[in-house]
Amino acid sequence: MDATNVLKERGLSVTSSRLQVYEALHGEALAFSHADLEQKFKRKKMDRITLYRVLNDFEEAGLVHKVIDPGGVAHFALCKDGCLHGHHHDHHAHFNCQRCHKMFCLDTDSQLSFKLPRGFKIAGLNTVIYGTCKTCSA
Amino acid sequence: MDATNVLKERGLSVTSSRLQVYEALHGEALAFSHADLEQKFKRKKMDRITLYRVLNDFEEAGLVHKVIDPGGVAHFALCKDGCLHGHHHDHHAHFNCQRCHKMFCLDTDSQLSFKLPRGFKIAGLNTVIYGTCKTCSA
DNA sequence: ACAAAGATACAACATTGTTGCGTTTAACAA
DNA sequence: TTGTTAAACGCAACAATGTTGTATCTTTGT
Repeated sequence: MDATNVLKERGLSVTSSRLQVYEALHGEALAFSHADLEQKFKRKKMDRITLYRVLNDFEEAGLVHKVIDPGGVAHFALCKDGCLHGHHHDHHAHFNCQRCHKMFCLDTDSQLSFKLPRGFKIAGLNTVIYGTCKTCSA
Repeated sequence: MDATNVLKERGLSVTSSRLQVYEALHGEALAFSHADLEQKFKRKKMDRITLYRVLNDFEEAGLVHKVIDPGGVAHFALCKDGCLHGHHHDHHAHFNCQRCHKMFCLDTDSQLSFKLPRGFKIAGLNTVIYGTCKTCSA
């Protein structure tokens, strides 16, 4: 499906900013920070605040998921198709390289098992494994 | 062991700021943000930058561990005794309440199992489960 | 008690993220 | 296609979090 229809399907109006951001994230195995994305857009016109709002809108629409790196910075990646129907079930882990600072989505079957104390209700999960990636370890 | 000796054992010089921060964290099941701690110290004199540096020093010394909430804010809690001997093995999960914003250390046997791609080397882990805590769910 | 090393406090700054508001653009219906 | 309305954009201003440099003060070890 093309970007325009993906946006429409989520009830998002189709604007050039949103198309640009979608295209930037599409097909990537990495989650990008605001700084990363601003860098990507440096030749085109892309307002910093607009970028924040586009990413927030995308997250609320279930189009992207947000993951926080150990430095407290948000990174965004497109959700897999499975998230298309309303609720995030993106509980996959992420790997953040301490050397190149890339944030990898671990699509493999990483899974968390835990005992939550009685009365605690889970809404979601943020898991970041940090270390050195393949390239930086070599 | 008293605070003074804990600091000495880690090779940290004993200062009033460090003792204050240690006492503030001691015996707590919650991880506190800088803002939380500044609030605790509002009657005493505690410089904001000094607090940052004390917490950084504590973390490097393996005395506390840091966990990032979904908003990107760092929270700190004392490590269990097991961490005393040089390397963090604080891979326990944390629970962040979306309503009262408290960060709970889940000392229970929460555990992560995942397959890391070949060549990736793990150094540590940041896991935050978010939702509503017992008090806020009632 | 003294010298050296380390910690503190202040200012200045960097980065990340939010809010308000006037202007522009997209959606939809006539 | 055009006009109306609602939404998105872009700018300015601001807030929170965190870092760096440096002079002063405190701790440590002799």
